[in-house]
Amino acid sequence: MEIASFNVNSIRARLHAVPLWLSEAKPDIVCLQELKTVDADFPAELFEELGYNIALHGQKSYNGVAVLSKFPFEEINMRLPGDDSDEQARYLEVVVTGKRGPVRVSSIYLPNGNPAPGLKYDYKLDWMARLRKHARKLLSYEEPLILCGDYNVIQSEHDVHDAALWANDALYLPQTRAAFRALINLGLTSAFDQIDRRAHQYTYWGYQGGARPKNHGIRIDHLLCSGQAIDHLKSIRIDEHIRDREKPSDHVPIIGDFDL
DNA sequence: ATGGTCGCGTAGCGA
Repeated sequence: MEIASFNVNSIRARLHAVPLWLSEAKPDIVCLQELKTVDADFPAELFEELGYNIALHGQKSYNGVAVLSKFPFEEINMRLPGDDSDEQARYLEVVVTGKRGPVRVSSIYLPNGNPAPGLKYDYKLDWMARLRKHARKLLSYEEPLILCGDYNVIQSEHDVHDAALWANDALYLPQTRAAFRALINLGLTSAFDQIDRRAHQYTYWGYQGGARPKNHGIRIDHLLCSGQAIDHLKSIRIDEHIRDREKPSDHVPIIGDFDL
């Protein structure tokens, strides 16, 4: 079972790029982030034609997450618990049945948090605390769990071209990285980090200043796995090449292959 | 260097 995470930066702006990549990579499950559209304007037929079931939590202009799956959904949860007043569509959790039984997969668009300090950074840290609490509950099920998404966290200096340029950014502040480690320390393993120990393997290059040709990227997209999932990880890759195509997202997909 | 990212939605914010 191949499971991918892809922040598309507007699904309507990616009507060519996303189906093209899907037709090549053929992942079984794809977690999408930053749809930037309401459900009614989501191009569902495009993905149904490629054989995917769709779980969708859209939002006007900002945010929006989805899961495309070749397996039928046994369960769909649209919200991250912990704040009923939170209107932002940043979390979508599904359960499918693999060959060994249930597999739980979440699509996560963690808040950016800039500028920091400020209300947006407070929201980011609060959201991370809520995610940690929810992940602790999901881990108690002792089943394959894969939390996919754009975490908007640069874990270390090895995940950025020049860490000094990010020193005061919400993606790299010590408090941000501590909150991410606290999530990992519940017992999650980053699929990429388990297999590929090379530094400077990026998943995002901004549109400005020739960041892609200069390889000034950051690695902020991850598949975080429970023990029951990581024990069945076969391989993982970043499809970096599609960043160089026509009208690309600023992120590229990360795809893990699990024997599940 | 006179410009220099995109996307949404049509000004200015978010990333």
